[in-house]
Amino acid sequence: MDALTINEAARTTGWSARMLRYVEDAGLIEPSRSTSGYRLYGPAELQRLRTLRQLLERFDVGLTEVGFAARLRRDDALRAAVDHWFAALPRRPAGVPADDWLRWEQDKHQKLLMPIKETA
Amino acid sequence: MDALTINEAARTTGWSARMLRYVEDAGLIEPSRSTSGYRLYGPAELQRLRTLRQLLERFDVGLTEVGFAARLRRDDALRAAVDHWFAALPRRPAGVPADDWLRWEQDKHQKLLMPIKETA
DNA sequence: CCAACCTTGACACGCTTCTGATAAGGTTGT
DNA sequence: ACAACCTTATCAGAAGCGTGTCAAGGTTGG
Repeated sequence: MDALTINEAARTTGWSARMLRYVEDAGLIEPSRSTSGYRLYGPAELQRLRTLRQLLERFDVGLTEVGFAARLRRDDALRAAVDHWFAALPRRPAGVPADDWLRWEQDKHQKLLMPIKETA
Repeated sequence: MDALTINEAARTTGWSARMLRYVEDAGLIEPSRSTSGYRLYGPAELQRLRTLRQLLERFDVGLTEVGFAARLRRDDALRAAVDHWFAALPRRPAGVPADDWLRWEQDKHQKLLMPIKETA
């Protein structure tokens, strides 16, 4: 027995079958499929399901938030934009006069945000 | 005029005053306060508010999700746990026999998840 | 002192997330 | 062939997000 079907996986991970499909929709854990379309959960998937539960419970986060973290890893433009937004601390670098600060910051963000680069 | 009150800030950023308080609750932009408690938005905050709007719209993300990104930056334990969860790809490292894989992974996660370290 | 602002707290409403349940139909093993 | 499983799709309800609005009260500047 090397891979479990959805209800078996549900029993051994503490999720419900319904939620396993939902977790899959959220893009977090996508089990392989048998030729007839049955989901097949291997040891790695099972383990990830268990630790995902711990993660959600311990830190009180939702699937959407972990899904967002996943998106941050896949979408370079998004990650760059978010990184940049956080990097722009409310403190202007020495050498930039106050009057120019706003325009300077705006240009910087504009450059990053404008290109509508579709990240497949 | 170096800092704006909440309604002035709302007018120049496109947010509503209500939403500025909400954004603050989400832990994203915390303006300084006057001695009597009025919120004071300086140029940097105003700029961050504007770019935050662009970020949300361009990538269709919610405040909670950016709030989660903020939390990821502040809470070391959370970030480590999330990083670790994503790093555990469904592929076992060479040299670990299949039978030990589950336990190995479990221990690894357990170590990371167990310590209830309060991150102020 | 009075208008015009600010504060926090709360109610409300529409939309999404999370979760279970149920239905209609395909697969599997004995 | 039949029970027991799987699939997708849908309804439904509790909880949370995003937003406006209102209430009761403090601050500010003529």
